[in-house]
Amino acid sequence: MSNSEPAPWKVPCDDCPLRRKAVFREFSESELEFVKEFKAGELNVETGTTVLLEGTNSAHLYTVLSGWAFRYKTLPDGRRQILNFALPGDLVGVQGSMFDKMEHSVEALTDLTLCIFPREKIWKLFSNYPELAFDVTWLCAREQSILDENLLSVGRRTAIERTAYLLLHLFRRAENLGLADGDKIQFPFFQQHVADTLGMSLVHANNTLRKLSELRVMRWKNRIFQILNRKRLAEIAVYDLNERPARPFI
Amino acid sequence: MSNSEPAPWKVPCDDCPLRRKAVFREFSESELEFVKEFKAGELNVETGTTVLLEGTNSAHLYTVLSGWAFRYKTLPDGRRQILNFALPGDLVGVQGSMFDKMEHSVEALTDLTLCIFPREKIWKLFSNYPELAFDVTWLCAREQSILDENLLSVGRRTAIERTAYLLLHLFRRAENLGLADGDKIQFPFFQQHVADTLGMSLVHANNTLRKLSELRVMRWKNRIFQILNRKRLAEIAVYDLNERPARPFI
DNA sequence: CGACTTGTTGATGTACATCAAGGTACGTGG
DNA sequence: CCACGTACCTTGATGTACATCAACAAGTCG
Repeated sequence: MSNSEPAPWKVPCDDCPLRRKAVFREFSESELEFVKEFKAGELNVETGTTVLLEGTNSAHLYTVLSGWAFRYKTLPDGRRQILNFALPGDLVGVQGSMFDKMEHSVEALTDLTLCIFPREKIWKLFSNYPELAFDVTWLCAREQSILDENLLSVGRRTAIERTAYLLLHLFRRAENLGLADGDKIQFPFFQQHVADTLGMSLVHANNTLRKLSELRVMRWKNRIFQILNRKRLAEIAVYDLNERPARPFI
Repeated sequence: MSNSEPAPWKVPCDDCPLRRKAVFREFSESELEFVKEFKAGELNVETGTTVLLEGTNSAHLYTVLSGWAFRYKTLPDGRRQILNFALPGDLVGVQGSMFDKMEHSVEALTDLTLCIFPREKIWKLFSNYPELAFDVTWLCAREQSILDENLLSVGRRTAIERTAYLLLHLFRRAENLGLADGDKIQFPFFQQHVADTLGMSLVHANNTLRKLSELRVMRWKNRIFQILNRKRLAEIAVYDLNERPARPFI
């Protein structure tokens, strides 16, 4: 199933593509040295690969270097709930390095490059690099606040509100990372993923997306998503556009 | 609104009631010393008080010493989603000490005693007490895994499944803290809270609870909740009773 | 070229929300 | 002690937002 290959070489941290992004904070020299040592290698997986599996115990903690993934849980009869998406700069597998087993799975939405941090070095990070430890905690708190919003959506927003919210949320996250091209972006997921994120059926997700198209607030065709009226989309989503665009990591 | 009074005295950490519980880990002498210094005092609030308010920025981080509270978000038109409950040993306000403003509110379900940790000392905790920093992160990851389950419930479980899940989940958390009396416990919340946690209407929550009573898996009358058939309740909830009962904090 | 994946649409049923009315328990002031 | 208000629970009637089932269309790929 897992079609992973060991990378023939690894990007030196000095040249990490993430460091060039404006949204990430600067590292000190010594932090950079440590991160280099901390990094055990890279993992390249292709679209559809299950990177982490619920119920297993994971040997590593990862940072997404490039590509999209999603975290999800399933019930025994197959019902699936997508919990959140992971974009470049996001940590994946924190739970696995704190608990004895994973309580969710992670699947690649695109070809994915992950930076591998061995879990046994986590302790060294906490004891020697408090700023990095703080960053880990900070990212954990940010994940939590995204989950809070998602729970509010699924529990209390109507179908059209939550769909608008999700699209806007994902667009903004990607936009912050420089992945958008003006008001357009390539979304690597399908309507089924939207349905499974928002707790609704595929058919209903399809109808709701059509409504948003008919309102001329967005277009989504052949994987290209375009925002036509961001303000109106935010109103439909009951979403405050002034909210902090959370600072991502490394 | 906030009917808080400064405590006339504060529990010395050596005698902290939480330390006597079996589920919490042992502190080293030096950790204990630091925690004593870290603690700025206690906050006593009565039932119904809003401890933290969405949109404001909180000066402190709290640990629940005794009582129950809940975290929630609201939409402008008043729809409310309860995100999670806080019991003794849980941290409250971590987000507030990492971001510039709170993204959720917290309300007391009972009279509540909170231990106050000034947010400016957070940094000192990370730089000098890596084990405590690790504990904070651990708690954050645990909160996340509870939210994950909750999102799965609201998104993909049926009304009766999620209701059974919630009751069982809360019973087990309280039981781990020694708050249960055999198969009975006093729940400090109402049907409206169940509805707002599970993303359903009060009327439907009421019907669903009645169904669970009729199935003779539980009783809930006058605030006293009793599990009659835990195994059956877990089956209805699609819940694995063997799951790790998460180790709480201090 | 068929086989497969993704999107689209209509018909039908049901799980849920909303509205409305009452019931029970408990407290408070006269 | 009773009359009254308030908080919480309960039940029925009605409507709707959703799921499920089913079929087909359009694009992609070996």
